Amino acid sequence: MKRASIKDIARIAGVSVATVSYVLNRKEGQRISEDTKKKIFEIAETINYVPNRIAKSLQNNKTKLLGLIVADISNDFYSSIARHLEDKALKLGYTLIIGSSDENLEKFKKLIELFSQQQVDGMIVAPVAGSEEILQKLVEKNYPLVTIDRYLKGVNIPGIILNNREITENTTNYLINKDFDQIIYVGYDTKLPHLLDRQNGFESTIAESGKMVSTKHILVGLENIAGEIQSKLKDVLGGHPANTALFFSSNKLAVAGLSYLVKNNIKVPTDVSVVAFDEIDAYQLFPADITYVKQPLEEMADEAVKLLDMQINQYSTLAKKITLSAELIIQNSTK
Amino acid sequence: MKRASIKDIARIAGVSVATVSYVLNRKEGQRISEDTKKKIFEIAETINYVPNRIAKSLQNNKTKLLGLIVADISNDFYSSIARHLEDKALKLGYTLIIGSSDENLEKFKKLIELFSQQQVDGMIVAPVAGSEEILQKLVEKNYPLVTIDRYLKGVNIPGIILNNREITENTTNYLINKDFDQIIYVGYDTKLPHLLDRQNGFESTIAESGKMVSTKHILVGLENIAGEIQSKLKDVLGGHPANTALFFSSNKLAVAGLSYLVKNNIKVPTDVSVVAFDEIDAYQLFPADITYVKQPLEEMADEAVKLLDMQINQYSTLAKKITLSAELIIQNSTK
DNA sequence: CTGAAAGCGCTTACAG
DNA sequence: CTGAAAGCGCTTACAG
Repeated sequence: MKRASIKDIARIAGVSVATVSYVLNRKEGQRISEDTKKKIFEIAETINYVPNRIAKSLQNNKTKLLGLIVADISNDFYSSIARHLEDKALKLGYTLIIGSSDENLEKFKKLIELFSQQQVDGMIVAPVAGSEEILQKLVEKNYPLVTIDRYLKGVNIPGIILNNREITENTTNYLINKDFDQIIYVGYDTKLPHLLDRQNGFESTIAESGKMVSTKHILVGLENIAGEIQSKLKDVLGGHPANTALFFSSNKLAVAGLSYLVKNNIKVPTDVSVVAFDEIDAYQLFPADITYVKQPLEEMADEAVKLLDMQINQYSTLAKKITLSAELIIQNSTK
Repeated sequence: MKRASIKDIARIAGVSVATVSYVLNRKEGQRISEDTKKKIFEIAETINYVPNRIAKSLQNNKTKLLGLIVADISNDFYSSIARHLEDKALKLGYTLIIGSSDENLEKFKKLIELFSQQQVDGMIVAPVAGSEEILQKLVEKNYPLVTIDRYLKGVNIPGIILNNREITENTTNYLINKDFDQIIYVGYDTKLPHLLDRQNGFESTIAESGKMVSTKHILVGLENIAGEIQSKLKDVLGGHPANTALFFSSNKLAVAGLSYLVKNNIKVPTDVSVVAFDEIDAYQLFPADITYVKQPLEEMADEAVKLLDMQINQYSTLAKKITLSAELIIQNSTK
């Protein structure tokens, strides 16, 4: 498995390694005879030469590697955005190296450390709770970094942010206007600001509406989403209360909740109305067409890679934040 | 963003870089005074030293990077296996670099080239149609390589293979024993051997059974899975033929087909029976509990990484193939 | 038009 | 117990 090197080409061609390097990199500065060029390209071809990017990286301090840390790559939302990131990155010549944090600060730190050792040119991360300090340190060292999906309080890190609060307000207003007697917000028991924005958007909109609507919260941990949601929905929907709407604030929550509904033969929107976050394949298998909040995944990926690339190439050194807008796709899952 | 190097530590500590290197790598061969050791560790800590793996890689020709090429990382099946691969790889100190081929040979080749330049220690690939030659070449160069999900004919490449034929036979027999009047196999119009194994397993089992059962095939391309399946299911199920079973040979096909059923109010298993491939979240949102073929994802990932690691460390140089067994999980989607 | 040489940040036999 | 030096595969200013 000994790979051909520039040295081998030089030896066979009877020229110096410098010359080979110039030819292979198509540098225009130094003009090299067409004969030599042709010979070098031919030899490279026949001995199957593949440049060693590691050596180049050591030289110019660029690996063309981008680190991506998400909570879990097997989560639909993250694998979808990873796919878009992959495409956008590739266009700029980067490849993606991935890691899943499982919302665990230690794992998150380990991945940062690992990627840092691998000399990635920059990182795109969905930061976990408590990662303020470690990320702040990176930013202070001018390490190219962009957050996605989430953001952190008290630190200034470049990132792509969804208008969580606004879209939740819009969605809540949409529900309020339908005069439900009861609206139930299904969320996480969490400290992550972007999720609290969703929750606050819901609460403040209800409060400000002045409408007489009863609200409840179902907040679950990460351990046993399906189990918790099912038992809590059972409590809440047990007496088949008329005119209730459920607001699922993430796709995972929606899958757990909708699964409960369908398996217990609770009809949407006849028995209960539903809105959910994110666009996932699974919704297609549900009897009703779910009204959902659509995040602009492709745009998020595009902006994230651009923002990172700008930092890497120092077009900009600002800790810029870009806010993108989600869209409420109205279908037939509410009365 | 200038990172601290071993040289900086050496300068501050007043020792040579060699000494620093020995200490940081905890080499036992050369005994170094506890004082020096302590000093070096302290300095490394305070100046926030992170070893440059690139430099190390150039030296020992190992990057601890593994390339993963799948058809599409946003596909549930691949993102799930990617997650398991990530975990298994991490345990052996590897990180994963990912790419999606979109079943496109040119993209596949480009990814192989890219990963090769990045000097990955090995690759785990779901090979696309027509990639025999390029993979064979890699194997001949003793490039550590493992195929997953699929395999190729006429070449000898180490890989993890599912017992596609056998599990399809079992599943078909399960359906045959239920005395359906009609069984419809929903598959791809493809040349990929593992998918043809599924199809052949279905056909030969029907033929050998001697039962009077009418069979049909719905074979779709990759362009417009949902559209094709829906229009073909409409043809086939239009007259509400009694006693029909559908066999979806992949999760994507199942999602498209089940979506059609649920949206058109065709009841499972009352109106039509269903079995499907793979275990995905989406099935939870379908009114019936789908009977499905469960692939041993974790085991597949485990074996793939092990097999690759063995090649990388030359414990073995054989083009080994490992066949794993899927399991038919019987639920209530068939009569 | 082409080559000798230094250097990127490490490791490691060898010498002392 | 510690250091000088060569080398991994490239790039690039400099010299000729």
